[in-house]
Amino acid sequence: VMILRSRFLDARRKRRNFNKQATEILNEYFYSHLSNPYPSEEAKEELAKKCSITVSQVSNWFGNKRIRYKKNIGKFQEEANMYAARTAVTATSVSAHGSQANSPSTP
Amino acid sequence: VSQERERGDEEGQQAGQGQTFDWMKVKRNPPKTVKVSDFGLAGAQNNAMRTNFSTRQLTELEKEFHFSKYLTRARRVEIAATLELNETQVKIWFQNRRMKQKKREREGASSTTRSSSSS
DNA sequence: TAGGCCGATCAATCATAGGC
DNA sequence: CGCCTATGATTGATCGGCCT
Repeated sequence: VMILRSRFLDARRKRRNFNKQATEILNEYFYSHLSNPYPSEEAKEELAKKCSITVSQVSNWFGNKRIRYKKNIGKFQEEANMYAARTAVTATSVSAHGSQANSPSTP
Repeated sequence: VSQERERGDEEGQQAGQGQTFDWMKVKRNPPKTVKVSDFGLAGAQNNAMRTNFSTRQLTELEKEFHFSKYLTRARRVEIAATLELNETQVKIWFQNRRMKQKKREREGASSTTRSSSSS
């Protein structure tokens, strides 16, 4: 398919990578909530403000991150350990049943 | 507000470090775009992948959307037939289109609040 | 009970940025 | 400079919840 990708419209896709600090903040949230990396609307707004990006961009970032993370967990293990060490906030919002046995993860 | 419920079975597994949480196991059902197989028949609904709408279809849909943000049953049938799409696809397209517009409004609206530049 | 809509998300893909 | 991977954005379609 030649794909008339005449998506000139996609010119908007002139994306720009986020600042290193923004990525740092996003990753910190992601890995500190790895058990449930689904920030609430309020959390997204807060992250957006801290990162100086829009809420949609925060949503996109988490969407991409979640999908890519589970697609290849091993590839992120290193990164995961790095952030896990920096922040150890086991945020468990919705935990009804008990069984949240954290593993020491520090052999 | 968390959602995503795992209908799975399995019990929780803790693989030491890289724990596997439910969200990592979430799998979506493959699309059902009822693709009448070449042969006919028989309940062969095959798979269905993400349909790629042609420029013509998108143009028509946009035109219709501009005319009315919501579809009536009649119009949906009409459009689906004209564009050779399923009613469901037309319905979903409108739904996504409405969300898209809402999103765009939300971002372009507050542009007035420039304000303070903290720098 | 069945169908439509919303809001969020998924999942695949596009197109570019960045590293070598 | 081309090639390849990382990454932000787009979008058809799914999921669960709510409403009629």
